[in-house]
Amino acid sequence: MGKTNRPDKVLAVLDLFSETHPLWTPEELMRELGYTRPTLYRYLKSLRESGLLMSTRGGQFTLGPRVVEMDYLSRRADPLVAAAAPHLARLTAAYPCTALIVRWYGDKMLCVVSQSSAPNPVSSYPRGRPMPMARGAIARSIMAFLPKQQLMPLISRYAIDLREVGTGETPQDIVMALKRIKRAGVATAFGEVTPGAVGIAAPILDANYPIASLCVTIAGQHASGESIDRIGDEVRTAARLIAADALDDSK
Amino acid sequence: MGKTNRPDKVLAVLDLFSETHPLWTPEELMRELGYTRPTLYRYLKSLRESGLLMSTRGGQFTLGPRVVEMDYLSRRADPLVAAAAPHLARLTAAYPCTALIVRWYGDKMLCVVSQSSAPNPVSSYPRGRPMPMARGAIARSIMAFLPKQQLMPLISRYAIDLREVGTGETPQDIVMALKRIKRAGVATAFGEVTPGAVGIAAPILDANYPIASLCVTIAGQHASGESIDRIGDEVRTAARLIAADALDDSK
DNA sequence: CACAAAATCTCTTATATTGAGATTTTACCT
DNA sequence: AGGTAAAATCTCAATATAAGAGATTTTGTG
Repeated sequence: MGKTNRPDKVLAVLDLFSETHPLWTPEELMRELGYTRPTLYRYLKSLRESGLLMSTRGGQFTLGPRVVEMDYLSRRADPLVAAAAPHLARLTAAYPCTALIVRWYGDKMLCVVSQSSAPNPVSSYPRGRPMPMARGAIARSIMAFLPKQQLMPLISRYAIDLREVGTGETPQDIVMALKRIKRAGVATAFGEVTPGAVGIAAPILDANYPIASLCVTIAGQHASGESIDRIGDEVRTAARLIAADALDDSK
Repeated sequence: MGKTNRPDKVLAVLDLFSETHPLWTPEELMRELGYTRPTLYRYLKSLRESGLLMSTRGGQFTLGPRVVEMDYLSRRADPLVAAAAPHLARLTAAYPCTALIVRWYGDKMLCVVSQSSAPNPVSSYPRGRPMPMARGAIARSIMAFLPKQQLMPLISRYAIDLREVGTGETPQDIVMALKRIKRAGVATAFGEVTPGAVGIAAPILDANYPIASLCVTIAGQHASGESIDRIGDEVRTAARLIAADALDDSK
């Protein structure tokens, strides 16, 4: 339990690079990770040679070219990205909105592709942006289709968020609310992730299991109750088509 | 020489994932890398737990969510990307073109950000796309500003490409041609990377050393000799401004 | 060109890694 | 569901590999 093998210690270096701290000096890394000097430099050598890290002038380290390249490969290999593209184009042409696909990875949700037509998008959802696990239409559209075994731990883990956005007070309430969403096939949220933005999301199912979600985000003032219903229908249909397309033969 | 430590063997797994082979089964990996079964599974466990790989239904492996997330971080932390954005917007507004920034990593060149305004872009240059090392305006705009010590090995390495695109027959010819480009501050290429596309590129210099290139790509029929000159001036100027902006204090 | 800081090297001790085969778990098919 | 084949994980002794202290080289800078 908590075995400490070397590759994991090398990879642990990568985990330190974050939005607020994208540049690290070897000294800082030594202090933060508790590695000795020669050890750290050995690790950095491996990571630099693989291209995952690079050093800047000034002796600091940042994420390297391999990261950029691998994301490109990952994007091109993702059948969901390919299948979704025309639907995102169609939806953004029809409404002043942002349309995006968010993949569900069990312990995190990330946008994998997005397109926008609103002149000043209410919010930006570029590829790679982490999304909240229990807030917003995307999260609920996925949770609604999870098997109970996976759902319950999530509910207790994010109880605070779920209560705050009004999904329900008790676990039972929440399960009931998610059942309704499952029946409807779409989830809607008003300003839960971004104030003023309405989110309308439908899950993308692989053998009845939610692997991702298609979401349309639109400014509150552009969205009447009726138009939300209409967009909801379109989103649900598009999500089905994307699933059929992406998961057909290529798996 | 060629020392074989474990982290490198773990990271070697990542190198197999390519555009033509983005999915691997454990069996294939074992055969390709020559690792034994338990060893490979131990490596895969590390890589999956770190999120660099994920397994699909069907027991195959692909690049995982961490790749997507790290690219997002890398993009947001890149001062060049931030500094370039307004200039790419301006250039694409002024001409029906694709404007892009390509970073130079010593042994490879990758697009790090691009924007397009042409209705049917002659070619696509998304982030992460590898660019040829010795063809096209981008390559030459960078080579022209490399110190001789780094330039000469490149010239002999890519002699065939350089001759084919008419940069020069002998190393001396090539050095002369690059000297002219250095004096002009811009490089131009006609259909070298993409048939029918004109590329106009200027280096982005950090302390006189080329770290990237700004390129405008435009369809051949939209580009007269005169407009190419005008665009060249704009590109050169924009590249200087981007360099000043990006490399000021944030280094 | 000299100085200080940063990065790398050397060598021994201690430790993590390896791989064959057994064992458990998972996935699939009727 | 239930049984079977395939896939993934575990065990343990032998062995190769990594860690660390301190010396040494390299790099960057005035």
